[in-house]
Amino acid sequence: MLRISKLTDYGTLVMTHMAVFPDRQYSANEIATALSLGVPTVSKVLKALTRHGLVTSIRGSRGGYALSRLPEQITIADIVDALEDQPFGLTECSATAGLCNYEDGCLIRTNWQRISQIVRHALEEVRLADMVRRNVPNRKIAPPLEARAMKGSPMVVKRPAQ
Amino acid sequence: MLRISKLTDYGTLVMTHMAVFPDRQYSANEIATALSLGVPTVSKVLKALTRHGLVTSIRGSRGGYALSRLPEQITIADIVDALEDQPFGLTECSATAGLCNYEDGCLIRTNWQRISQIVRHALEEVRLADMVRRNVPNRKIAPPLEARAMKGSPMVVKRPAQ
DNA sequence: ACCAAATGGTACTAAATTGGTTCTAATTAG
DNA sequence: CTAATTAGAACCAATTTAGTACCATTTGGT
Repeated sequence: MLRISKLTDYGTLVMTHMAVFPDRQYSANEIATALSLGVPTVSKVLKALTRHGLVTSIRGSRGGYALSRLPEQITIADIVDALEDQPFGLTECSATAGLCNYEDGCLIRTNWQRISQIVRHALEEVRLADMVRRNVPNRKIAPPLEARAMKGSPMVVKRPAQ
Repeated sequence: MLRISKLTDYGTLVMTHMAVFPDRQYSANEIATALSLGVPTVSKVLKALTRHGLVTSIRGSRGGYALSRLPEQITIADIVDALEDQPFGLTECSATAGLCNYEDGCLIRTNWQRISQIVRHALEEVRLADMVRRNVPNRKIAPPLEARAMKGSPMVVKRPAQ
C-alpha cells in the first residue's frame, strides 16, 4: 500500500514522546497511557526498538526505557529499519537480488533502486529532534473534550483506544 | 511494509513493455504471455490503468490497449496513483485529515507529510521513457534456459508462473 | 528471602489486506 | 451470427498485520 505499518507509526510516536525529555527513563506503561495505546502493543514496539539499539532497556522493578542516543542522532530511517521488513526497497525485486534473470540489464529494477534510494535519504534526513521542535504555533482555541482529556502528552493521535 | 503492491509492480512492467513500441496496440493476452503473468491479472491491471486514463482501450474483436500518452509523458507516480490506494501518503494520518485532535500543531504529521512529498517527487521524476532506455549494456554471456525461453519480452521478472 | 514491578521472548489468534480467479455483460470485426 | 476482446463486479484463498497472552527473567524494596 506504500504505507509504513502501524507498528512503525507507533514507533515514531513512542520515540518522539521519549524525545521530549531525552534523558528521562519511561516505562512501557507510562508511554502507552500518555499515547492512549495498548500497553502490550507499546511493549512490543519498545522491545523491537531495544533489539535494534535505538532505546536502552533497564530491567527489573523500576525499570524502563530510555533513548540510547540524542534525538539529533536518531532518524526516522532508524525507526523504519527497526520495525519494517528488511531489506529496504519499494519493490521486492529492487530489495533482493537474484529474483530475475535479466537483473543486470533491467532498467526497471535499476530505476526502482534509484527511487528507493531517494526515499531512504528522505527518511534519513528527518531526525527525532525535528519531530519535537514545535515551530508552528497551535492556533486551535478550544480543543474538544476528548483531546483535552489526553492533554498529558504533547502529541496524541486518535487511534483505536484498545 | 513500505512496498508498492504487486499489482502496482505489474503495472510498471506492463506499461514498460508497452512503451517499447509506444504506438502499437497490445491485447491483454499478448502482454500476459510476454511477461509470463496470468491473463486475468494483467487484465485487471490494464482495466485500472484504463480507468485512470493511462492507456486507451479498444473494445471488441481485434481490440486491445495502447498507451494514451508518450512514454516521456507518463511517470511512475501516474502508475502508482492508478493502482495504489488513494490518497497518497506514507502514514494514514499524513494522507487523511481529521484523524487526530492535535493535527494543527503536530510536527509528526507535518514531517510525515514532508517525507511523503519527497517520495512523491521521486516517483514523478521517473518517466516511462527512462524505463526502456537501456543505457547500461547487459554483460551476461549466456542467459539460463528459463530466461532464454522468455526472450520475447525485453524485461521479464521471475514471478509465479500462474 | 520474598514479592512486586518491570522487561524479554515466543507463540498464537483474529482481522485486514491483497492477489488472483470467475462470471456475466458489452462491444466490434469479419 | 460468432469469435475475440474489454468492462466490471463479486468472490475466494492466501498472506500479512495487529494485537494478545503467556511464561521467563531481572531487579529494587521490604
